Amino acid sequence: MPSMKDTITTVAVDLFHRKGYFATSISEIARQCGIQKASIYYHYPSKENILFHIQQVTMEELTAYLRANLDGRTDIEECMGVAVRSHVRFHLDRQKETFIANSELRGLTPEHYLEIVRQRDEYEQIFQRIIREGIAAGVFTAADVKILSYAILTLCNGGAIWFKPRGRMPVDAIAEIYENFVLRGLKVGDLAAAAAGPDPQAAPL
Amino acid sequence: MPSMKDTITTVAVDLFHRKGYFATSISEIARQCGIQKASIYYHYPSKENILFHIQQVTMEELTAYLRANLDGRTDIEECMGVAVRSHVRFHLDRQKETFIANSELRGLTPEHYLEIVRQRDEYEQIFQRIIREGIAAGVFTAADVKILSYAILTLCNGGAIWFKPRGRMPVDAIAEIYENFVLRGLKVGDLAAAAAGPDPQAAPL
DNA sequence: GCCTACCTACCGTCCGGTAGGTAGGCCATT
DNA sequence: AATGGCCTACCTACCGGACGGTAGGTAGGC
Repeated sequence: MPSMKDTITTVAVDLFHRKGYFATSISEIARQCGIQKASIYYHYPSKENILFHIQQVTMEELTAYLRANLDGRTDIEECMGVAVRSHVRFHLDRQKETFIANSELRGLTPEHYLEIVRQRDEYEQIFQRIIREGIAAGVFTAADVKILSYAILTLCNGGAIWFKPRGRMPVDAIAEIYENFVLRGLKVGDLAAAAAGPDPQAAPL
Repeated sequence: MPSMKDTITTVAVDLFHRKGYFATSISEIARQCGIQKASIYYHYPSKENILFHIQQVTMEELTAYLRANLDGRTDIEECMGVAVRSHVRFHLDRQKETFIANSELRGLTPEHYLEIVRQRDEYEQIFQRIIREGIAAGVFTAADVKILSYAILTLCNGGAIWFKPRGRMPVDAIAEIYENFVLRGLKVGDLAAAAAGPDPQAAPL
């Protein structure tokens, strides 16, 4: 049986995801937990702290999951494939939490905001390292590393927006589509020359 | 000189973008316009209506911009390239509005919500048509059309989140990166077979 | 006897929205 | 040219209600 604090967190995740942080009231969270509003403050010091707690735990677990999946691998392409699949799978499995962690940053205090941004940077840097190594090894097409990393991550986050757990697509099928799309987009090959149309070689700018 | 209604709209766009719809109050909009709160209601019937107006105008102009750019073109690859560039450019030029149109749907009344979703569907269908034709013509790799369109659009929306108008990258450079990435991700080629690394076909695990 | 996990009752603040008033420009009639 | 009336674009003052949060109390288990 889950503790009341866990129940509060679960209910808050659901409401923040469905209605947004600012549109969700403490009273409503309490009501869905079957307790009074004041009792929330026994478990959490403030509304903002519930939000922060959700985001922090989510970011920690997201990063840990990626690290565990990458552990021991060295092949660059394999790393990127694993990273994309790991990212997509986590975002589909933990749809509500990741959505909150991506879109409700504005509800945080300045200090907590900085902390979450720091954790996110750390996570992004794992992807950037893989891209950088891939370009250095001549496996990936040269382009701005940060922009590529943002592109890949936003792309995969997208899944969490429209994905319906009971829909026609299983999680792994989606992860595979994204993996293929990303790897094809990154890898060097003579496709680029034909793709750019009028101007022959897309300069790395 | 802009009318007061235009000023209100501009201020609202800025605040909704910076703080979010629910975290923005009518009083604050009024203050930044240099008028009293009640005067807002001379120009708009409700707070929600300001949000709806912003979203509707944005979606209309976004679609019109895409249609104008595609006008007369028939080559499929070219169409997709143009569509991506058009989408990215609009999202970077009208960063605040598109961000609001993408993330503040929950502030709308049910009727207005349906209306915006309808407009968005219409826009997405333009991309889906290009993808479908590309697959039929054997130019693009076969995959789920809806998922591909969502992937492309989310990917390009991403730019509007981190893009800074005064940053080091000009709009067209970003648009080109995205265009190349998308086209390389879509096009057929023998890369896919080689991409999976050790095991020939990435098992869905 | 004390700590945990709740409760009831209440606080001040701010919210979206409304009622009703008014200054000043425009316009038709005399 | 002067008058009267109406419309535009604001204003002040206020409403009920919901908000996040607090004070203080209490039942029951260790």
